[in-house]
Amino acid sequence: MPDDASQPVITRFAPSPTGALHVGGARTALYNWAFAKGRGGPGSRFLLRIEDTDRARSSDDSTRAILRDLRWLGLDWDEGPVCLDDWRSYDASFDPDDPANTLDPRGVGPFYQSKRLDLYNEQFQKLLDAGLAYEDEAGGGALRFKMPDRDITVIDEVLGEVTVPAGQTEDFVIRKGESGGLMPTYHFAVVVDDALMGVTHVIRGQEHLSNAPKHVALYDALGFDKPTYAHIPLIFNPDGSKMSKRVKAKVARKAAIDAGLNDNGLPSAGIPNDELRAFLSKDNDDLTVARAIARQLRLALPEIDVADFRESGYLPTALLNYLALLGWNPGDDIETFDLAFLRDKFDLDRAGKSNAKFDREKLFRFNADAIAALDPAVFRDQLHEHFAARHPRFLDLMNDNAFAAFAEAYRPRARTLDEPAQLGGFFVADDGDIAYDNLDKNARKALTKNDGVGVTHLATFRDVLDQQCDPWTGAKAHELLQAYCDERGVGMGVVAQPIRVAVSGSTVTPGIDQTLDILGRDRTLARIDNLLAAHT
RNA sequence: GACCCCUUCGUCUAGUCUGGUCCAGGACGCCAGGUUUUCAUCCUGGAAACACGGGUUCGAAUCCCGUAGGGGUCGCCA
Repeated sequence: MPDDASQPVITRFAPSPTGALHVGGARTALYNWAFAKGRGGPGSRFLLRIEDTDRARSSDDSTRAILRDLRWLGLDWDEGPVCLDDWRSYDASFDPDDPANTLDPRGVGPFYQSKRLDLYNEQFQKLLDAGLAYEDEAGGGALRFKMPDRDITVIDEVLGEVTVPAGQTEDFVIRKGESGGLMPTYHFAVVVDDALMGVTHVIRGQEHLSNAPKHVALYDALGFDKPTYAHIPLIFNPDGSKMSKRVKAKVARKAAIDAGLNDNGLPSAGIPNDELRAFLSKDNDDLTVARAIARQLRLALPEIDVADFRESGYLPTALLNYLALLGWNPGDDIETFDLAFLRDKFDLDRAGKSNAKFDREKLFRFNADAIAALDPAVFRDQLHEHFAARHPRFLDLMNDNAFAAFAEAYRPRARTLDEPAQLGGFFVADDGDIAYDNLDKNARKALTKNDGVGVTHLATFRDVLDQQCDPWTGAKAHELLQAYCDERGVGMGVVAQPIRVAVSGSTVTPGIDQTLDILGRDRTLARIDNLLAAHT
């Protein structure tokens, strides 16, 4: 924490562009963002640095995806690759190599480590001159740092002082051979960059705690001021396993084996049999294969990366809200909040120390609440965008009014932007595809109880709808239903439930008025006729 | 294996620094009831935890020691 609120706080998020932005990384970025924005005085900044010293595994695609996902979440940064307004702008046309795509008001860039070699060389030379680094016997230009023979204490804002005994940390590589030349290793580059960029607080995952003594020793050897550290707990799956891409592979593999998907490959997805076999026999965790299997089996892979959650229909505000609570809380019973609240309240002294398990059910609740709280028009537009990408059939079959009614029907019911597609699949089914011969218990009961009076009413009410519901609106249909039931002294459910069964094949639908509104006259009557025909 | 970190309901956590107000509070989930023409929403209620063992103290979830369990690091990955 800054000693007084007028001190600038400079934090950073420094991902390696070797894959997508993971939820754990997103939370780290979030805390760093909030701490700099909320706790720092004038001159504070949150910066983004791309740690691409692993030339073989780094890619521009990953860089773009990480920037895109950070922006989708609503995080912005003061220095680094340019921070664009619209997350969608980080597409293939975005060139990380273009100097114009840089945000560097203080002139502390570049923000890609692969472009900072001169800076590192200067520091290597300092160590060499001081006799604190030496070349490896194996040669090739690799350099090792000579660990000092003393206890090293890391001052950590959440864990306290952590001391590692002398001799416990071995000399380590600070310059490595890479395709295309020599590169600093992570340990060296992170120290040099944080120092040169003036980073005051390093908030990062606890997996780095054991590395911190190396970094502290480097700061001392290089003569730089050390930052304040804050190592935050890790996030795991509910079963305690790591939240890695491996779990996606695991789920896909199991499903494929259960489905007997092993002899034909997945030619339609361009996956030859030997690749499928290799994947199934755990030779690799190739995500391309995992995704192909998921598509083939219509299987949902577990969400791990921020992009996964976006594609599954989570709102950024809900994801962020949930993530913020994994390892931090405001100290009162407030659990629902936005970025501005987090920025104002976040502090390191309320950060937790123990690892957390990612609870899908709780995230569902945050997301469902966030969706329900959305303005109807906003939700409709978001659902429209999601469906355009994932479920275009709904847009093909529904006009704007029907889609708006559909969105409003599911706004209080959906936990994700994707769920209306499952829950409301019957709206876009072919009329003939509603399976009346395979009804669940409740649906059967609605048709058969009291000697099938429900079906009798349905037959009668069908004609009422046909003759009197003009123009066709859900409200009008509902009014007619109400009058019909009142006249005969029967409960609404007696007639409404058979209608639900007729139009959807189940008793679970939005309100009758909304349902008939969305479905429209022709399809409603056709489905009722189909049920009547099937039931006699 | 060595070193380091952690340990409150199934899960996320408040409370621990400044021992008594805690027979431990909130949230998700679960169970029961109510509202609703179904579902969802919403409302009410309920079950559910201080890892274990010693010690200090009039008094310990809170302080000390030990044990157990979990996690991390020990890469020319980051």
